Amino acid sequence: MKPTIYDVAQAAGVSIATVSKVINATGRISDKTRKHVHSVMEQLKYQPSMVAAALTGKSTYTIGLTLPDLANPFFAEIARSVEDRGHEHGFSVFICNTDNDPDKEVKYLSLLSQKRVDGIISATRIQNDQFLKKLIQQNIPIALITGEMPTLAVDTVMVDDYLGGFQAGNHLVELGHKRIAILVEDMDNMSNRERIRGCKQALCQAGLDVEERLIATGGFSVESGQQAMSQLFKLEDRPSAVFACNDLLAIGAIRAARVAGMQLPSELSVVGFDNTILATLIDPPLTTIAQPIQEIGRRAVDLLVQEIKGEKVLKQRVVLLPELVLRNSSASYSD
Amino acid sequence: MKPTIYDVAQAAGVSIATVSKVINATGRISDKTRKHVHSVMEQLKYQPSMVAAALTGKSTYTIGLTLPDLANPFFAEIARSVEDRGHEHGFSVFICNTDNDPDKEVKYLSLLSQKRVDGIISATRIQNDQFLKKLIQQNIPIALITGEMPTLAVDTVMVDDYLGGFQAGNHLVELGHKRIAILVEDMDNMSNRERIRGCKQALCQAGLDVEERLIATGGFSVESGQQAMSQLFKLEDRPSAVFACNDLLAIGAIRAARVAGMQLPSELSVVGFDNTILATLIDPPLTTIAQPIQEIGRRAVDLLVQEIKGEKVLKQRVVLLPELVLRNSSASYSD
DNA sequence: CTGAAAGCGCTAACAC
DNA sequence: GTGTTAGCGCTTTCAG
Repeated sequence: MKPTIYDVAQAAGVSIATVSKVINATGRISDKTRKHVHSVMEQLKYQPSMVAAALTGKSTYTIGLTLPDLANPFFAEIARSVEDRGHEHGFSVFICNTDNDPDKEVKYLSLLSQKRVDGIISATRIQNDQFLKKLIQQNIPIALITGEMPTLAVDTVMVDDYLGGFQAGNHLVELGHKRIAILVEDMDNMSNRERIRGCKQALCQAGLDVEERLIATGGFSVESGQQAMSQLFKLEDRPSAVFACNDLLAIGAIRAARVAGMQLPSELSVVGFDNTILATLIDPPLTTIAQPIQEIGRRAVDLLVQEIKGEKVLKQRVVLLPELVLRNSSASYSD
Repeated sequence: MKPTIYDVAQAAGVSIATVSKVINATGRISDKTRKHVHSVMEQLKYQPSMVAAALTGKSTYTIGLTLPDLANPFFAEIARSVEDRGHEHGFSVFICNTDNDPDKEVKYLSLLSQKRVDGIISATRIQNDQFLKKLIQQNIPIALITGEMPTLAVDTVMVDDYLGGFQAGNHLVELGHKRIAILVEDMDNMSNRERIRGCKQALCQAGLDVEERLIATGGFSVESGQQAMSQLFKLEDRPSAVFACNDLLAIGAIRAARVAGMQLPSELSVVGFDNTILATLIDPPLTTIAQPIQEIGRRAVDLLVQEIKGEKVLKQRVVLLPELVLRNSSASYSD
């Protein structure tokens, strides 16, 4: 059995209260006993039980992170940054792959609640009122990453999707494109709708009219992007550029173009969104709208931890600005 | 405050023992009281505290997963499969990014121990005796993924690196290559050494001699692969093929070839290792040695859970076999 | 079938 | 400075 505080107390010839005090550096303990107790703990390889401590009212120093799929590089990078920052604050993080399945989300929530996590960061893209409301009801600190809930007062860190979409559209317009397609993951999703709205706005300002036919729905995969794009190529009047709402879709578009025997970027310009590692790896390197992934994770954790520690009452929505990253998948065009 | 078992007992007009029994479906409880208690729990939105339960001797249903870097797609996929399988068994997983830093590893270990995780899966590639020994001393179930420790009796799930290396080398040999380079991440690492040994063996069998000059050390990044490969291109007698010990390095090699103005795969064949999602995304699609990532995570969790539940005493080393996945980055060659 | 009571390992007053 | 003691929320004998 693991040694307990009693074992340490006995071996050190002091009371458990004293041991507890030296563990937590609380109360007043003479230097001598402190050192002595420390050495005994060392000797016994004593590891204070955080679960017992948590039961006493301390927090568990654990947060939950729900996301659709860790195998998706975007979310993996989010997870990495959340874990990093969490660890800096002394928090461990539970990961939960929800696959955007509302049932799984609810189950994870319940589980996290039973494990008494101190807070939850949700990076799911789904609009799940039920999920969130439960959370809020339980009065457990929560922070949203990626996509706000306009009707809920909850800490949120997000990127300005509208601006990102605008930057993408504007970039394409400036390059001289007239027929610009859009590949979207899922219109149920507010972030995506905003990205599209932004993009459309850029086209409008340029006097281009947006044809709904040029907006295709894919998903969060390369395959779906490829398929959607190849459909678009069947139109009599092919688009010369496409804005894809995530890098995966953008890669699919590139692949569809290749399959159709087109040259990139001369015959098709593509702009992605997210700026995951994939954007740099692909050929041609992908022009994309960069989300400040590190910063998103970091800020979300900071917000959450502040709330956990009760240092903050004001909920807030932090909107970070995206940036256009120029690479080689987009080029000027004239016809 | 969250409702406790007492609240439920009181509201239901029974004792806490009874409530406990219906929660855990233990002992004998009349149908009537069971249903009644359930409805009360519902009413109160009661969530049993797993931390209190854990204190009583039950396990925490939590495992820790240490890995170098979640942002690396290979480890992200590992993490995804571990979490999936863990969740199926009812376990939550703590992620720990160690960056292969021995200090961080030791600290995480201590933390996990204090949080009383039921077991640990380590996917770090470093040979850290200290780390593992501590773990074993503490008698906490552990399973290794990715790289065995020959001198330690610990559950391990790994791929046959030697065979993988052989498959890669053999493939290249069969394509007619004579000058085959190797890009390795790090020679301190047993897995990598085995991959190289396997590859060399294939070359030897074909009567080719392996020039040490053609073996270059990179790291776990595209940049390092690119750099290492471009060094190799400076040789008077360029290699016509390269085996890279991971997909990231392979992508670096591809990029270096592009920068050097070479055609792929006609002027350079490249074979990777891992078969991460990247292999399918890159252009040309990467021929690579596939690790059964899903299966590795799954088996490791199964082993660990068995040990946690005390259903197993025999430690074992499971060696899964890699497979050559043919894509378009390798082609036959003759000079 | 159901309940009383003794812990699990630790913290936090409150005494001494 | 240090020790005593009463919980934290739950599980688990052991009676009834």
